[in-house]
Amino acid sequence: MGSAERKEREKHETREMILAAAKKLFLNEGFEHVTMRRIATEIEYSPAAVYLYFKDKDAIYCALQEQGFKELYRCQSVLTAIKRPDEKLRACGRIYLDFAMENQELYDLMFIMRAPLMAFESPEDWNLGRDTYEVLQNIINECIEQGYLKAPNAQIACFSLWALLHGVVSIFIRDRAPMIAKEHRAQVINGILDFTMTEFLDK
Amino acid sequence: MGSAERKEREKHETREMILAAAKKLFLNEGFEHVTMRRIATEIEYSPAAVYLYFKDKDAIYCALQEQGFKELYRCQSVLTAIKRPDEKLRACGRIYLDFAMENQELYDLMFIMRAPLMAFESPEDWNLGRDTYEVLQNIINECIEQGYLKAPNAQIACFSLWALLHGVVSIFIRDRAPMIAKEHRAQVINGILDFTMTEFLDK
Amino acid sequence: MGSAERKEREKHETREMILAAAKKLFLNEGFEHVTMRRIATEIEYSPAAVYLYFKDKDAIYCALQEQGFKELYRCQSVLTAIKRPDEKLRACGRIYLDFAMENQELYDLMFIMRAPLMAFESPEDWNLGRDTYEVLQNIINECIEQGYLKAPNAQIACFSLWALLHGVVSIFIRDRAPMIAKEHRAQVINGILDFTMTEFLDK
Amino acid sequence: MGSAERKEREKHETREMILAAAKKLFLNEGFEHVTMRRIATEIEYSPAAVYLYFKDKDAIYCALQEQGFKELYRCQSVLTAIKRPDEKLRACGRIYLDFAMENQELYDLMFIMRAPLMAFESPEDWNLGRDTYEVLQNIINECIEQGYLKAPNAQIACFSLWALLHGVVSIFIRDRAPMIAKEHRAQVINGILDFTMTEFLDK
DNA sequence: CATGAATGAGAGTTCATTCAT
DNA sequence: GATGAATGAACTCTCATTCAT
Repeated sequence: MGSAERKEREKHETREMILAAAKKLFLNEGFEHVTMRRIATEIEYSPAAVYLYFKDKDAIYCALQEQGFKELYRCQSVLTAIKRPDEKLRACGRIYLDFAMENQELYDLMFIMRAPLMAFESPEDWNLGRDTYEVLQNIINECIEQGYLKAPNAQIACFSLWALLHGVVSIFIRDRAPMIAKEHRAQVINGILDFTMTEFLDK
Repeated sequence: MGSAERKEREKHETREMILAAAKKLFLNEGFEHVTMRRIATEIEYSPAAVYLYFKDKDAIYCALQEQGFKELYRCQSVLTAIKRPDEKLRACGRIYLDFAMENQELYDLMFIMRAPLMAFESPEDWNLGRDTYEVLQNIINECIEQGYLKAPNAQIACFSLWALLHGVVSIFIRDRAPMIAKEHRAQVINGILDFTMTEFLDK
Repeated sequence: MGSAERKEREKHETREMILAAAKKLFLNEGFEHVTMRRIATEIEYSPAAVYLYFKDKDAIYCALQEQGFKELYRCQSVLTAIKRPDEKLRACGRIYLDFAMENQELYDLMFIMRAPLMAFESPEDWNLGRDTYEVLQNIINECIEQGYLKAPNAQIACFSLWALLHGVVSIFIRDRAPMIAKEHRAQVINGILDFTMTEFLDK
Repeated sequence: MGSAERKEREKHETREMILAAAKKLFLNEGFEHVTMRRIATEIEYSPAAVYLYFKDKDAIYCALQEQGFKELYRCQSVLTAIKRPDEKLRACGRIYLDFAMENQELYDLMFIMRAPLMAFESPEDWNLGRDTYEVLQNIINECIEQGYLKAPNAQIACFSLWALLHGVVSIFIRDRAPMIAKEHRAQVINGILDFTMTEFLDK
């Protein structure tokens, strides 16, 4: 019977619907202003129904976060094809910026939104995040080893670069750059990437 | 009438008291735990009294935001005493980082939080923010003019630097750096400032 | 100004209204089936208003319990006028039975209802209850000392008597004696008191 | 048809499983924590399945109540082996106390709880309860007839004794004796049984 | 017979806000 | 100007129960 299969699929689809609705609402109004009721209403279910798919509000948040980290990690996977560490570094920045600007809801959730503490409590929960961070760290290490980057401390260099990338996108996502019109954003981001790479990379 | 004046002054003082109380509570207990009632209790007024001085909760947010920008601008004023642009730039970064880490909830309100935003609706409201930004822009310009910094585009350079500073502090404020223990934060921040200045400034 | 006084009085009256409503509902439906909403509706207030007078549901329960113990203790105060311990003992039983049957709501709350744990957690909270219990214990002690009662253990004797009294009234209050018509209850209670005193007291 | 019979038997068995699960949960986790869902989970059925065997939650309560009375009656059956009425009376008390303390939630359901009560609406439903009560009444009658007990009214004597037994256990079950540590309960109960029998029985 | 999915009703509680005084 | 009292609207979450399959 394909019946069981179909049910399985439907169940999965409902879960996805909930996540999509939550994602949308979280972005528009922030985690704490989104209510379970509104998520339910959004998908035309009763509030209680949501609890059949997620233990509580935090669980929805966590699921979305996981989704986000997996997606980001997936985007980073193309980097393995690049050989030169300096090119790799630039591509890594590019990917990060693109991911953030194209998935603003998810990015906000992953890196900006005040999280339910639980989400970061256990170190295991951070594994996904760590993986994506290590991609950058490894590239930085390679750059240093192969003389593309002079830095007394690889970790500081890595954190600085991440901070810069995060700073750019979070300023835009949270609308703190009214001096830059929306239509110029892409251009500015390109400029920053160029400038940064020039400054950071030697030769 | 001196009486009218006195009343005016008293009114102003009460406003300031409310703001001071709100700021203190935000810092000590975090944003979501501050209610109108707690603000009122803090200053030993009734909740209703607060509404005589502020239209609603958002109005308090906005006033604090304004205060934050003024305070940051005030901090930046010591920069005029520094002559060499490169030293000025480093000091400017230092000031920004310190301000953010010492007034985390205020910084959050100014640059991260989504909540009120009303303050950003009219361009005039942005003047304060612009002023503080221009301090950085002017220093960057000086650096370029005097050869301390090579950058094809002064605005891009400025935005990049701001992004880096903002990135660092907002990662900490929103607790996205579990790999760095709280007691090492200051150290890391110093490292980043050193590294950044070395990379960005030529000679 | 009598205004402040009047307000004080009104506030007190509202508290009493809430307690009265809660008492009535608790009896009819049991603690766990009574909702704050229903209490509020009963007195034609909003649910939130109840919280201005009582911290939470448990606080209402505790206040009623306190009320009950105070009232019972007050009823017992007439016993001091009686000299002979055997007469005192009988009177004490009488008072207990009457109190229970005339204040069934309160009695239920004090001795039967599943209590919010908190109500009995701290030993201080039990002081009131202990006081009323000691009245019986003291009388029993006197009876033994003066030869009206032979019992190897005064505490066991006291607990037994209390158990009997409590047993009788709680069977009635929780309607477990369908074999005894309501109109015969008083009579049966009298019979039990007589019988018990005869059996327990020597000579 | 043997098939119909088998089905009947299976249906009965499932009913019993549900009751057993419910009883176990009541005892282990207390009344208010038992939900239809938990009962269903316990027997590895779906919540909906339970409704095929019981109209609603109350029906389960009632069935358990019935079971409780049957079980108590069964416990009392050993009494027929005892000849001397005074020994019989003491044994009857012992059995009652033990049953109550070993099946506290069941006893609660039978004699204290307000919840279902449906079971007491029709007089027929009381037959079971009456049977267990009559066991005690008959023993009391024998005691009186054979001179072990002097009582002007056998019914009053019986009710008094029941009240005492019920009083003791219900004080413990509903936690109203904080002056007696849990580990002393058994001892106190023994003391009460001794004391009571000494006082009530002549010779 | 049994279930997965869903829901309506409602629980206790909190908060920004108002208004008569 | 200030307040005590009050409220409406929400909040998250739970539970007994139902119904299409």
